[in-house]
Amino acid sequence: MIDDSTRPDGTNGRRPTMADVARAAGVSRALVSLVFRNKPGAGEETRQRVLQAADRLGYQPDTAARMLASHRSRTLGVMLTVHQPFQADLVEVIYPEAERLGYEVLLSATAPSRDERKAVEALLSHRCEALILLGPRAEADLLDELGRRAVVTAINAREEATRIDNVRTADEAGMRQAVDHLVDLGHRELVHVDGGDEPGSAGRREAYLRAMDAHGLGSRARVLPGAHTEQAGQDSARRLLDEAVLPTAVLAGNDRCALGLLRVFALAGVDVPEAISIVGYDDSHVSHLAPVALTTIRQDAEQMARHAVRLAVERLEDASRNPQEVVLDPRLVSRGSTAPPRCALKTCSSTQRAWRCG
Amino acid sequence: MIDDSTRPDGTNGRRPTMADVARAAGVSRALVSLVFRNKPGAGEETRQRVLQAADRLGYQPDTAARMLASHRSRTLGVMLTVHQPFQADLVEVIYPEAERLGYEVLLSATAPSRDERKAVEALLSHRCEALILLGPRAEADLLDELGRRAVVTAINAREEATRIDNVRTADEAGMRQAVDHLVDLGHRELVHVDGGDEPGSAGRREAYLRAMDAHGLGSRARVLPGAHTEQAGQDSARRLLDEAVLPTAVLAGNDRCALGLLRVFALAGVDVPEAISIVGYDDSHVSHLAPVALTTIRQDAEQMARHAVRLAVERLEDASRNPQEVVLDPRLVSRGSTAPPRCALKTCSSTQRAWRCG
DNA sequence: CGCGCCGACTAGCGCGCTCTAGTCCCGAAC
DNA sequence: GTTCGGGACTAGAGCGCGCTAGTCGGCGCG
Repeated sequence: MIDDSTRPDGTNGRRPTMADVARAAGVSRALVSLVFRNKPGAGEETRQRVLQAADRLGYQPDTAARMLASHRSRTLGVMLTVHQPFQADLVEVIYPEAERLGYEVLLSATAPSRDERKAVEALLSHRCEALILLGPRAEADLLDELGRRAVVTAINAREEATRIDNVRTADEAGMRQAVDHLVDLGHRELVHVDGGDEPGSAGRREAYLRAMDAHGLGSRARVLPGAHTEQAGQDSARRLLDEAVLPTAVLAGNDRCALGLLRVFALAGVDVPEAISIVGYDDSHVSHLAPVALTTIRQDAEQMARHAVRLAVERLEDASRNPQEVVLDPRLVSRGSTAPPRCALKTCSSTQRAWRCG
Repeated sequence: MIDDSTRPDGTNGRRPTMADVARAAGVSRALVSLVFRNKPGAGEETRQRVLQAADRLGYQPDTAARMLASHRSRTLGVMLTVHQPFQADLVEVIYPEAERLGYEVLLSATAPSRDERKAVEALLSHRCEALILLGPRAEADLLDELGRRAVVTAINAREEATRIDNVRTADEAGMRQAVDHLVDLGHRELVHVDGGDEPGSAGRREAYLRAMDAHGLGSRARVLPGAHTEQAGQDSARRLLDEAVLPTAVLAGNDRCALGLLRVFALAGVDVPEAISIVGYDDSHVSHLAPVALTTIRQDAEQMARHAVRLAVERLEDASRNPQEVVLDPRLVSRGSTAPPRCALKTCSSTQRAWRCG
């Protein structure tokens, strides 16, 4: 493909191979292999000669051939959704962590035209030894089946399978903290915009209901169907605005959803947090972007990613280890989008006001 | 790694190979190969038998071995930055487009701990035939050198190299449209927060200066050093707020930067667009998130991604084709963040007001 | 001196596939 | 009947490596 037809080293435009390096350094292929794998058995002087020759030729080991011959790829496959900022946070930690343990990372994204199955098959056909799935939506039995074919770790899976490792945040605790925080501030009308069938949202939804119950607010609990997107947040906010009475606080399914809520309320002139409090979930990068800094439940991306890589590698290197679960504690990060409730004057009739502010 | 030691098909826990399928179907390996490559030369009945056997065994061709033997990987390597939403938009188009042309896609992300060289080497060692670089920051000579080793296409490169294909938006035209739009609205004090050394920002900066000149506003042109992040936008906004007089409009280096500006102005009670107009760049997904819908310069992600894949594949399949450049026209999308200038009452002294509103 | 040992190095097989150069058989053409 | 052609299928080399089982030479030791 490139026109280097006359090279002094005999690699006629070909990508140089170990044999070329061996010839140039005056040693055998096996020696070159040793040197490149950093294995003992090569003299220091020879080692240097090999490395220099390789450098001169621009030699680079061929991953495909290496995988084929070694029966190991030392590669972790990561399935992600390109548009989820929280997952981007995770990826940024997975790379160095994998490298530290001597593993490569291959990314495979899901997209509207590319479902999870496709993304996963791509990783497997590239001989990834372990898969790390970020927020997989697949059902438990599918995950289990996958778990039979490879070492699999899921971060925040929608459903928890038993044959794979799971890393997740204790959503019950997180939601509980959020509800406690708002109730402590004096809120009573707390609506939850859930994440539909997205990973984690079922747990958060139930935790919300339980937390409301625990505060004796079970009958006032209300869940609006949503999703983990800005659009869902905007839609929910519009629905709320269409109603006669606004709740005093909204718990969003994730930060992106919270941002959508925030935006529509801002446009409608509903002040956050004066008129309505909003809590997000994730503490992803976007949570700093809101016009009002977002109060949110922080999931520790760094810890989650670290654990996921560790679990995968451990299971790779000790086949007898069973899948396990790591549950991390979330933490409420109180920023500017929550405050004690006040009457939403414009939208409250006086009787309602009496009732609500009573 | 999995305990299927007693399988009836003889693949003792091993991943099944072509030989296993061949044995099960009672044909030769070569035949199985033909069938899986959809090549003529196999009878319809045999073909079905092979496919069934493969299905039964759970056979899946091994990409590594395939690459090794075929000398072709039919794989495009994409280098990206996980945190840039515009790049996520691109990736979502690259996948289906590559698939349509019969190519696979491998993603490799840059991150704080992982520079462009590392990301690219990973792709090359996986035998990617062509690289598509999203917003590479590498300098021209590095890109050219890379262009000698593989077929390379860059989208919005910081510097344009001649040995690689380039796809970019006509930043001159885009910036010109933005400046024209604001000047038409009546603005005279337009500040540009640039993208520092990030891809595309040099062009946008120069285009801004030229456009200001063209309107006879050259002496009022002012560039604030920035970056393509929300943080940079926030910092610049604070700098502007510290000064006695606010400009009437700010052109941000990209949407994320614009979001940062928007946020700080909102917090400071500076109304957008009443007190100050803001224009973004990219029209990425985030541009819909601002409390005020963002006026921005739309880069057509879909077209850019399509062109990039097309160029790469064309050059792969016709080695004589020289690198070329595709420049797409951007389009101003006027939303809510721009309006005719009014006096920023709180921040204008009356004399300044007279001067600025005159 | 002979033996064993160890470090440095090599020969060559095999990983799972592709691909070239075949073989074999059946039917049509002469 | 023979030849030819072509469709269906196979044998076997080789892709670039890793790895096992060696060889070779030097050195310490009895």
